Amino acid sequence: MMDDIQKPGSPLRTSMPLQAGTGERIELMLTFLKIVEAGSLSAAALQLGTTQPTISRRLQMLERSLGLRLLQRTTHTMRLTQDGERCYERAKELLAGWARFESELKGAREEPEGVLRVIVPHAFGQERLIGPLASYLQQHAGMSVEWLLHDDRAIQDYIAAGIDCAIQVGEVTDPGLVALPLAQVPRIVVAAPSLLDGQPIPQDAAELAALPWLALRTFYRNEVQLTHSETGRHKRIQIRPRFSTDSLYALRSAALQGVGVGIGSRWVMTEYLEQGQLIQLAPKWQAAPLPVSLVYPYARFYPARLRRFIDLVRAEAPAIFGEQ
Amino acid sequence: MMDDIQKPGSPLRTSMPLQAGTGERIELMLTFLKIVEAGSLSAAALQLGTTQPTISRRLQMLERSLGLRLLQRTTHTMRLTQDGERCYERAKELLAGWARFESELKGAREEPEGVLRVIVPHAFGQERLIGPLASYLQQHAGMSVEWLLHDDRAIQDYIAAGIDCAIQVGEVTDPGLVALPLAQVPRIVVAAPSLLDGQPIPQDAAELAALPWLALRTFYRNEVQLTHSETGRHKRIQIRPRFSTDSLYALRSAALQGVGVGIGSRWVMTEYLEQGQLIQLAPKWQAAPLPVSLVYPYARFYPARLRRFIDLVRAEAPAIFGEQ
DNA sequence: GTACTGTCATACGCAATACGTATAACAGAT
DNA sequence: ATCTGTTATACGTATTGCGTATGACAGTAC
Repeated sequence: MMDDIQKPGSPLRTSMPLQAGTGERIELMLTFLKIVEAGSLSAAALQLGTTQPTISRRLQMLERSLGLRLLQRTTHTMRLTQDGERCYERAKELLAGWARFESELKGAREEPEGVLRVIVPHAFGQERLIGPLASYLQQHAGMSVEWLLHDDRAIQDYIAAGIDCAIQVGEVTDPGLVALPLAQVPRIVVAAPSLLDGQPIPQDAAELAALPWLALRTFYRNEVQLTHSETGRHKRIQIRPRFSTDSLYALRSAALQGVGVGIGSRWVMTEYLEQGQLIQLAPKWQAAPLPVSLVYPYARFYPARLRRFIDLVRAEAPAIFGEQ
Repeated sequence: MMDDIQKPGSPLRTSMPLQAGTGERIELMLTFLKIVEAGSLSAAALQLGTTQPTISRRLQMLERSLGLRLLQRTTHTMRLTQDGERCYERAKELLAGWARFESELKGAREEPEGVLRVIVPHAFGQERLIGPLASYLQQHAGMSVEWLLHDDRAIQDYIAAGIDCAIQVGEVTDPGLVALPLAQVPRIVVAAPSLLDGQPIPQDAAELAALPWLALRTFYRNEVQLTHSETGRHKRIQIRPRFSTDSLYALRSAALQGVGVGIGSRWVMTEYLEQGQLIQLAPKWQAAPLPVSLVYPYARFYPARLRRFIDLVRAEAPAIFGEQ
């Protein structure tokens, strides 16, 4: 069996097959300890909830693997050999270390510690998601967070670089990712009053084509699609942007300066609409709302640090995104 | 699978089946270390002399057993997670300890150390086997020997009490023992000249019956059997011993004192025969030679300390027992 | 653009392992 | 003598873990 490990023509094999007949060494050793402490093979079997033949075989497996006689046994009695005594003491230490190792690593699932790395769009990362972030850090003293603000969409590369998760605005199409929907963010068409130069506010989508435009390149570039909120009619408008950016805030600033018409999330525009610095154009026409998702790579297991963050953001999403 | 461990009606099971699907944890861990050090699953497979799918599965097994993601991997790249880094460092220490443990215990096979316990009859233990014993101690500085002289034959009890081996004179019938024949020790009938009181030396076995006898109870008590060295005829003689002992030396002493006729190993009598203090009676008639064996309990594995002793005694037996 | 090479994951067939049940042998107590 | 407790081993069965084959993905060269 072990003699067959090295097949002709193959490289020298240095790893042992899992089914090498040596059994699961840790479990064999634990069995040996229990035998010694219970005082007999039968008693050990009872305490371990298995059968005496199993225990007998395991002991033999261990002895064979170590090449030692650990217990001298007759049908009547059992007695530790000298080698058995030495093995017992060493095994106790070693298995204690092993138990610590496993509980520490498995414990790492339960109480998060380490660094959580999150990518967030500027629009949410500057203010609105700081609330849940603060809660998370409060609840998990052992955690620290790398909070990375980016507006591009190549999240796949960031995941490979150790990013745990991201907030993504827009559709998630990568099959390797899990997307947890958090919100649908409404968008409106806005411009500064000065851009209209005293003319009436356009009410129809067709009137918008003649105006200068700003592009939020992540979501629209040369064309915008609007839907009538009552009739459901669609309207597609070709635009030539005078200004293009991937930052929602920059778009808003350009609009405030009267550079052009822009489409952006309603919540970003609200206070300027109220102050009259911006006007909503064609108020019956709206761009499709943007989905906001918490995304992370598909995997079978997630460390505690990520699971806790996910749970928190999901719980607080309605409060963050609810009123637009 | 793991959910089936606790059968209805059986005691709570606290040991894990060897085929629990967690694999051989030590080997899994070693595989993980090799993956990290080789830099990829394929490279590790090559170095370990196995295949990439095997390595992939093993890594998954380990991750499942620990409940952690250790390596973030795509079809293109592989990267240690934080948990993976922690696991790597801890696993290195733990596996080093394990390797030391195994080599120490297995090493116990190779260079004997500890105590060898031997039972020897007085006849051999006082002088003749001291030679090999001295050689043994010389060759193995780490050994000490308990050299126990006993003449009874209940060796089975001594084995259970930690005795490694014994020199046994006479037939070995216990099936639990291994008997290595060392010699056949010739025996002769002797008496002191004073016992004959000037009468001629008996030449025939039948003449011996009228004489007073000594019994070496281990080998004869109330009856002796003699064989004619030329004709091969057997003769059985009923005796009533005036003196009975289990010590060959005591028998010799009593014979020297003229107490009676005794049968004993020729080599013990030789110098007194030469000095005329003892006479061989019925020189054509002899008792059956006694087999001398090195006996030890049947087992699959023998510690180095015993194996080395066995090898030594066997090698030196012709010199010890050759000239009788 | 295609072809090639390297990466990891998974399905499949098969050999080997380890289990519990049943049985035998031995030893001590009554 | 019988009974009870001990350990070892044979047998049938379910499960594991292997290598081979394949698929998907990614990077490089032409």
